[in-house]
Amino acid sequence: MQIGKVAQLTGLSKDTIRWYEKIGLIQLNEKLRGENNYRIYSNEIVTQLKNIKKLKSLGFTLKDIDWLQLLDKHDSLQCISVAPIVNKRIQVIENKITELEQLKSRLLQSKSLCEGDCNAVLYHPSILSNKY
Amino acid sequence: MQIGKVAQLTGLSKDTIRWYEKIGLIQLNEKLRGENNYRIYSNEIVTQLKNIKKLKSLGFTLKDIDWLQLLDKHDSLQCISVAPIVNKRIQVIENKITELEQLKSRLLQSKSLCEGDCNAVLYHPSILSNKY
DNA sequence: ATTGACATTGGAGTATACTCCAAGGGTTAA
DNA sequence: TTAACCCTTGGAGTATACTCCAATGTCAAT
Repeated sequence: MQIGKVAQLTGLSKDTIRWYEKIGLIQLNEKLRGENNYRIYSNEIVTQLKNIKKLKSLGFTLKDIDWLQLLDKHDSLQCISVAPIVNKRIQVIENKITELEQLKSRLLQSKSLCEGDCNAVLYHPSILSNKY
Repeated sequence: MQIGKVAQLTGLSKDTIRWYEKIGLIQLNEKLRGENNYRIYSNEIVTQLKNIKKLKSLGFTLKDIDWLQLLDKHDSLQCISVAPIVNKRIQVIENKITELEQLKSRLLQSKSLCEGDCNAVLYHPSILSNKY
């Protein structure tokens, strides 16, 4: 599969995909370049990229994600006390979940306040709407 | 309360707090500057800043957060159909929660694979560990 | 009155994560 | 074989969100 197809399947730009390769977030077998020097992608890489995209939207940095990916190929880990680190990560994730639940309730409440005959619109003249 | 105290209470830097004010993410009553021109902060602002910090860690941009804050002061909203927008936001949040749950299971699984006599350590020579 | 710790501003610099060229080559279909 | 569309690289530029600094002012204690 060529990069264009991967971009289409993942919703990431070609540049982003090449960027992730450059910084080592994904690895392509160099031998797997065709005669024409085009990158060749597997379905696994597509899955991986989709996963990276999700994690990004959850507020993880690429560095975090790189770390998290490691746990998936745990055969490459040497065992000397990952457990505490993983526990910390799990704690972070549980906190995120809790906070999202709270945010959701707040949104549901806001919604209920505006329902009925009142279909609210946003009037929002924030500096953030434009450039700063 | 002065900015130093707020920084201490929220874990944000003074620069960050001033930055948020500059871009309009938080508002300080200009009249509330002391004779000395020092900013004066209320407990409400501290709460707001803590909230902003949480939302950031959940992957929301400052622009998103600005938007979300609007729902809290819904009296400033004019009603003409916010509901669909809020629904979309709720959907996004629910997806995030689902994904975090999945991530958590994966971490728990990784952990269980490394438990017992094997206390894993990380050997991780990634480019991402350093600068690129 | 001096010292040290706090605050102010404006502006420059940085980290992260892309994003967009330009210049070139490969592939497919008319 | 020419067009249209794919890919390559390197390097410059951009958006977001800070972060640091210098020059300066304020305040509280010794």
